[in-house]
Amino acid sequence: MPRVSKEYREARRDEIARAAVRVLERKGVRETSIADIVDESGLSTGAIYSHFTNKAELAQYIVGRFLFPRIDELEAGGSRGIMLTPADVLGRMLSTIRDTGLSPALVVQFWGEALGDPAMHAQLVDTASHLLRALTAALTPWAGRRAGSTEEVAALARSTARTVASLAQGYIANTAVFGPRAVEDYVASLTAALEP
Amino acid sequence: MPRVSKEYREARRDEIARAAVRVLERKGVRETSIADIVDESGLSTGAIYSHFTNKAELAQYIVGRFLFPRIDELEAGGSRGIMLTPADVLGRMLSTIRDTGLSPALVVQFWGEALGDPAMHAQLVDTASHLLRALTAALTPWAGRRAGSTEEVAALARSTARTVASLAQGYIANTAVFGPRAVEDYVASLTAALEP
DNA sequence: ACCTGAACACCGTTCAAGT
DNA sequence: ACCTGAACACCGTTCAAGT
Repeated sequence: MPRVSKEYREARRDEIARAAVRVLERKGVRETSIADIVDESGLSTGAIYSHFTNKAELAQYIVGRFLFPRIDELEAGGSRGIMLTPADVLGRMLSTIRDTGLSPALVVQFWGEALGDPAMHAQLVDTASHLLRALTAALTPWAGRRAGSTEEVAALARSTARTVASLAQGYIANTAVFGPRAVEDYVASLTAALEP
Repeated sequence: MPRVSKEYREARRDEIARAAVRVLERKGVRETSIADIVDESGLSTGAIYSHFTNKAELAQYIVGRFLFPRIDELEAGGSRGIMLTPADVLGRMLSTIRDTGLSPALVVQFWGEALGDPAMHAQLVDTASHLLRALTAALTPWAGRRAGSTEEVAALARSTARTVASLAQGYIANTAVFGPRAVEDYVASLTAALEP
């Protein structure tokens, strides 16, 4: 039975997560120790471990907390039948990720951590599936104009969703390594590079 | 003055690197300790540290050793004036990376590690610039048919090279998270998604 | 229930001593 | 010069004790 309210507990977790992000952006995932987060948050080691079972769960919480509410906004467009091209959906997805406030470098570091840890990997696949469903929904009106039967529309929307996810991941990984690039430049260059 | 030949030293570094890759593919970057590499290689801690200053330099050596010789093959095509489309160059680049034998998951983990460590980050930018130059050279014949002046050709080749690099990074990050996908599927879906 | 901080196990790196 | 392996510093996690 919780002695404090759910809201207090959630606020505490957020407080720790926000302190963690501040240090993570400054020092990177590998160089950030629990001691750093202890210093930044003003709490103790035990306090952090009473809210998160380990560092991986904290990382997972950060990604989920910042990303999930925004994924749903993406999905909403498609379900209202508004026609968005894959380029539109890509643009929205990249704005969504930018709005989390997490730098591309930090996002790529989280991918790396998650891929090296079985428990985190499962959580990543979960988040990714959620995202893929949202993209598929957003692309369904567009797919409806390209394909005939309901099955074809669904298949086209699903495979295009994966491609849009790839493009977003490519943009993030690329800007993390090579530095910033305007989204419009990226999309324009993509179109020019792939026309026959 | 080296007591052993350069070849012996290089062979020793390769032996350590190959043992390291075996463990890394099995356990991931984060879960792999120097002790694991010691066990796998049959050498001692000190022996490894007499060939690499630290874990980051070992990781850097692995990427460089597996990737560099193959980047040059990529570049060679363009300098012979053979016309390759961006899709062709992307296909070749992805085969090149597949031929290194490193799994997409391990590549993404290396990006994450490099992005969190200043010394490794510098090395990553170096490798990436090398790669970008090779892609630019390979794309110059194609750019020659699209643009007029020499400057325009150079600018188009350079910006398209960055885009092709993004597409390759997107493919790698995407297959690392969601599982394998045929390169032809990816390219076909890209083209369909981006045509007006 | 939540929190404190000392204690523990483990890991990357160093270094005196050997060949 | 290359190698050995014990020693050291540091970090994630646990846990007995406090409120």
